[in-house]
Amino acid sequence: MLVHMESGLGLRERKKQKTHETIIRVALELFAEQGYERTTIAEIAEAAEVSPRTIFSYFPSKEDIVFYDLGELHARLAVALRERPEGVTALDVLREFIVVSLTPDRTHKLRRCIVATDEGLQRGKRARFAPLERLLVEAIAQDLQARPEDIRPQIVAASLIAAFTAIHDPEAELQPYSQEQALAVIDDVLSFLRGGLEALRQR
Amino acid sequence: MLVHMESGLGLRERKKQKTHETIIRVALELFAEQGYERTTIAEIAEAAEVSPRTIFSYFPSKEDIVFYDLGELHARLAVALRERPEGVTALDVLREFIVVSLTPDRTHKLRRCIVATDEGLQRGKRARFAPLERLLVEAIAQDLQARPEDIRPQIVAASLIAAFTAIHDPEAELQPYSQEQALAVIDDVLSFLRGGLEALRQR
DNA sequence: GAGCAAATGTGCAGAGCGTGCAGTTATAGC
DNA sequence: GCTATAACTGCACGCTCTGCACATTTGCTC
Repeated sequence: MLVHMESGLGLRERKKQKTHETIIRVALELFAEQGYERTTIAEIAEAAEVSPRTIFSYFPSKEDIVFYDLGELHARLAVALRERPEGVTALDVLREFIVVSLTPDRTHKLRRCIVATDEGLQRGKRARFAPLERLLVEAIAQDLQARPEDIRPQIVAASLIAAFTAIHDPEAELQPYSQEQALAVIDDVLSFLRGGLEALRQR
Repeated sequence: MLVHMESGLGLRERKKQKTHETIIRVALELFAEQGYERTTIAEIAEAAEVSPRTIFSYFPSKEDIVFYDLGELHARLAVALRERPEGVTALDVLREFIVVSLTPDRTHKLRRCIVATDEGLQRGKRARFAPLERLLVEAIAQDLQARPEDIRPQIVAASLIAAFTAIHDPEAELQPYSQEQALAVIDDVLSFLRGGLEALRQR
């Protein structure tokens, strides 16, 4: 048959993508409607018209349905950090990343509501930021030419993640930060970090 | 019968405490021997000479056996922060707390090894620090007289937790920080934070 | 000490997540 | 069409965790 669709993908691939999206869509809807815990894999499977077993061939776990795109985010950040030109710091890269990530998105809003109502998911989210933080630590360590026992990369990365989290995850969810506010926050944090680093340099 | 033991506790209480300790002890030993995931509740129950069902009346979940003392830590930190005298900052309190927590302890070492070998437990640990971080955020917000939208408490707390974690959880586990090194790290972080806060103040 | 109330331990049944495996169905390429 | 391969499915199972009813133990009073 060879590839003859405008999409450049065969039927098999397209079906797969569609199923993937369907599972995410119906799952998020169900989670939002009746709560994450109270929604079973069986229900999602039925709504998505696949077998329960199939869900687990698309997602390693129920939580992974909710955080379906974090893997990709991680990959993109890794690339952006790895390929940043000479002179561009990890902080610069992250700032740009945050700006881009502020684009509002219906699915992401839905997810935010879901996560906000479930303790376990909040844990999960936190845990899933750890790899991102590790990327940052590494990149910042390069920027600072830090030795392994140097604590600076870790506290800088932690501050950045905290700011990122605060922007995306204000306690009182429903009124997220505006783009402007978020940028102001980011720049505050960057000033803070520069001030802190400067203070350490002068010791 | 009234209380007539030197311990000030009746038989029932003492038995309970003993069972509690036994479960923790045998569980940690089994986890260390054969891995967390590969150890079942049934095995722990057998080794502790109780029924599997009883384990869950002592601990809400398998993970809670590993982190059996974090609840108490949280409570102690909450009290220390709440009752700190005028003029003593949250940072001071935490510094003292970290110093105390550096006391080496066989059980804690064992746990560190267990957690180091299990992905899920590392997530769990991270998640369980969130409440502590929240306590800190609140206390620091007081110290700084921060308004709700002020980001500073969150980044300061995140830095502190990062430092605390780094001290207790160096990537290459087995050679933990010495007391001196740890204190040096803490004081670096405190300098860093003061420098960062100063930088923000001057804007 | 006998006896009663409350706390504690236990067994059982079951829900739910997640996995391994084998069999069926659908697709791709010829 | 035909075959190799990928995807889907059903089934059995192990494990964590819960609810519930029942048995056992303990604390206390008389």
